[in-house]
Amino acid sequence: MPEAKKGDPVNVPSYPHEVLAVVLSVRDDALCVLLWKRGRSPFRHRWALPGGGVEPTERLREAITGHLAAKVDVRDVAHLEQLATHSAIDRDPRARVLATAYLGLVPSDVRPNLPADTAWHRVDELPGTAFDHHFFIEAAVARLRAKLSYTNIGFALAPPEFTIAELRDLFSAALGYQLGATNLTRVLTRRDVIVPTERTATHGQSGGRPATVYKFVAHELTVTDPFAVLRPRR
Amino acid sequence: MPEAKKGDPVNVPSYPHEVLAVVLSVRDDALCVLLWKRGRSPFRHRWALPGGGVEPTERLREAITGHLAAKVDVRDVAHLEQLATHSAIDRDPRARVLATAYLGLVPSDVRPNLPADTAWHRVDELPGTAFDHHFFIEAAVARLRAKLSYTNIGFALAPPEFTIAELRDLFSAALGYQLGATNLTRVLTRRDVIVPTERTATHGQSGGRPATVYKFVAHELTVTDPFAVLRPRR
DNA sequence: GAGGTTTTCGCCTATGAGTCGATAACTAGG
DNA sequence: CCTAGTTATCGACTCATAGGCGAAAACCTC
Repeated sequence: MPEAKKGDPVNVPSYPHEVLAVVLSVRDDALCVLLWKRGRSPFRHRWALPGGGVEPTERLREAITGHLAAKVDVRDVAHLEQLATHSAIDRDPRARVLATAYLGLVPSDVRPNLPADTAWHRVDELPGTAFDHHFFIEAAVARLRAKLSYTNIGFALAPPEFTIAELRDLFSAALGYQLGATNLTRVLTRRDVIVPTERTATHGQSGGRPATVYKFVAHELTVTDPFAVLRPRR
Repeated sequence: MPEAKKGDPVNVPSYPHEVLAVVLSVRDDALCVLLWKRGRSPFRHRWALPGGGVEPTERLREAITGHLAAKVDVRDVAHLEQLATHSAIDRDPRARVLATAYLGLVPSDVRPNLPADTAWHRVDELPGTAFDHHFFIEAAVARLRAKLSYTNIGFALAPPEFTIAELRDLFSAALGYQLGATNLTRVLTRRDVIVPTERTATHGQSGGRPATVYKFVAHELTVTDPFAVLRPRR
């Protein structure tokens, strides 16, 4: 029997496949998602996630990176991870299109020049969205909020350097509820997620003691190990 | 401008798309994955995940359920969730095929009649696998182990009723390390994941006090809420 | 230098994980 | 029937980490 080679039939059906990105960022003390107003039917004038097709030479991640380049500078996206693949038959009224969505995060200090049809929308005041995009957005927000608890994913939302007050506001906006600065500092420093620098800052303040400037230790995703509750017996 | 309708062009490239399942279960006190031995090139005689194509009328979940029916009884799969979609250009040497994998769990008491080319393999002694299937398996095992900590996902690995000793062995096998019965009981009962029944059992025992029979409260996935470390300020 | 403002630190509490030994509840053998 | 052996279960303890609050520190402006 001959060895299989390139060009041999694979015998599984093909479908159009698109990639989408749920790009989240904190703007004006609120968690926001980057949306794009469709100019054409279907869902004309409805807000949609950025995305598009996958070229034969691209992997999914490369494809979504390419599509995002038209909206935000690619270097602005500090974190990108796959979310889910949707396959409902009629999610696109024209034809069956499978969609794989990614979660992207942009630090709060970067202010990309957005095209005219593109804007940030608060996730707690979402407009009606095209297709099944709101499902992806909900999943992305849930994923981000969960990971803020047990990973260092905050690095992708925060500026390179920040004060604790700024970080508290950032996390509060992202999580959707207020939290205390004392505990936030303690939890994140004990886990070696953030470290103080030598410097202090006075920007947002009207008098008062200058705040220590902190930074994230790592800029790649790391999981805080013992979020495992059932530990080995010693 | 006319409204878009069925049959209008969508203008994104198509690719063959397959679904795969990483079916995990505890067999003989070890976490195992269901694999079948390929009879044809490519990767002839290598072990592979069950799966196949997606029919035009099927969603991904339905497709993998259908493919699994040939290997294990569908009712045996107590939990099924999407894992990830892989898109490496040459993951199949014949042509570009996208693959979406699911994590499936089978309770330890069900013993499906497996076809001749199909068998359970301990995840800690995996044979070489076909394609990129080992990546999916690693991801599945990591996901299961994480979720054992902060969800009730154990219901999908356990028999309908069990003693604490049996559950301890089950969890120990799934997690890959020993844990204590006392603490396991307390954690799971406090979270209302398991409850004692009225009955007691003596099966595996050689004398001694009969063990209380427990059962899982729910058979759908629920997340133990405050696995969130950063809580709202009160 | 005094008063106002904001950060930061130390000490307290609360909660849930994890350990260990004592006791309960059975079986089997004399 | 009593005793030794075996296993499950419970209660009391330790430990790690989250969370809160007020006092002190460290700046500003007047």
